[in-house]
Amino acid sequence: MNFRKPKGTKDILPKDIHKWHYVESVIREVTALFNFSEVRTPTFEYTELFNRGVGSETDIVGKEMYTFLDKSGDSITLRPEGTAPVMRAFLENSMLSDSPLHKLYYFTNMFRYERPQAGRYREHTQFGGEILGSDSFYTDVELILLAKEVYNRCGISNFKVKINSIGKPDERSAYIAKLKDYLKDNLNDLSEDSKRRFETNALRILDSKNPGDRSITDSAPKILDHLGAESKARFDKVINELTKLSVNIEVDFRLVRGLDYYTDTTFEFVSEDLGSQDALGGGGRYDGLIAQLGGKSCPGVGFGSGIERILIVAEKNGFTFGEAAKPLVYFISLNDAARDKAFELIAQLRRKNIPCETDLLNRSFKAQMRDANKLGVKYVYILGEDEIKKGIGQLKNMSDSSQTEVEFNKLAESLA
RNA sequence: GUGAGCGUAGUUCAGUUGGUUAGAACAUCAGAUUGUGGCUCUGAGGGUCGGGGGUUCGAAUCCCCUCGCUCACCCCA
Repeated sequence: MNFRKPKGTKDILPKDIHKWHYVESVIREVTALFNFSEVRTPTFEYTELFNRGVGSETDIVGKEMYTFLDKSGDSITLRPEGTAPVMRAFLENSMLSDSPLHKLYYFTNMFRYERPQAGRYREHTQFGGEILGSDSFYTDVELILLAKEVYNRCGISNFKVKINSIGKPDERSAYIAKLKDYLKDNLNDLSEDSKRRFETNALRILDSKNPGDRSITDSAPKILDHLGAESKARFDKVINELTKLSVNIEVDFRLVRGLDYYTDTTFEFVSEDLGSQDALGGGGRYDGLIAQLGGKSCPGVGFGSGIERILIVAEKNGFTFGEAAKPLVYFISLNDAARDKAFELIAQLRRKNIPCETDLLNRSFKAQMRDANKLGVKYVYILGEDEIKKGIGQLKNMSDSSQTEVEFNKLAESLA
């Protein structure tokens, strides 16, 4: 065993691929129901896009990006997240001049250099949605409903939506000042990580998992009490609407999220069936991002959701993802002439969309039967010396073992 | 980047206080008299015991180093 896959990557093998197909088809179905259009952007972008769009102080940009110089010396980065590339495409293609509102989704792989653990990979897959052009609170709600519908159709109902508002930038910086003022007195009792965060990003101290940090922040000032009237009213509308629609929400003052571009609403879908990385997906508003990337001011909201994590939770729930595709008929040939005829008949059936298989290893009758049984085909069509002579094959039903003679040219209709 | 746990056939695991050719189950393949699957029975193939070094007459077993995997921190999907 000389070659190994790179750390944090995975092979998706044939026995599991139907699960991926299933989830992907659910996503295509649900996004169509919500009238979202797919956008596909390059696997890599110029590094500067993420520095500017995601924020150079974030962990994603600061230490998790796959960045390299290409042969011309340009700095290239494998996309670590979905929103910045979509915004870039949105601006570069002047989409706003086609229409004042865009509802976009993506389904693609992401790359982050991290230590792998349960539900966390260096290459993972996300689907995400973005609504651009409207600051209506209904857009926040619509995205949450979109994700919820996808989860539900994948057999996942045991999750909750943590939700919070981090307000407008000026409200947030005023709040951070108050928070730091409160934490100043407890600075020595905070964890090392949080002491560092106190300088770099004090808001992040709120979502520390350290029990000591949490007991200190339990009684810290809450951002929801420091929002302006407009932000507060907006947040209340989102909460009311979600409650009215029976979404299982939980207001969580600790939910600040790690990306710099968020404003107002932030949310996260969490499941107890995941390990320590308990988020199925997350997102929020980013009303300032487009302007920050050089466009004219345009409101936006988006979320991303991990496909691998959907799969983990769905499987823990015993969800079956439908059935793996399998052939309807297995052709068994007992000599070379039969084999030749089988190939001809198979070609005809496949043209009529009937999935067929046959033995390609020149195996014995018994071995071919075993193979057919293992594949789980419904029928076996047996061709031997007599059958070739008469133009009639033996069609055997594998579930009840009944067997009837079917002429070569009647085979397609008896399988229909 | 930090910490902990674990590495024996394809898979899940046994392997006695260090002692001969390292085992089982499942999986794979092949047989069980004429051209018929599942169940059963029989047999076969498959292992640098993660790798390297050391201790010893002798190491899967003890020691050191190293690599890999897993989980957790960090962070996030």
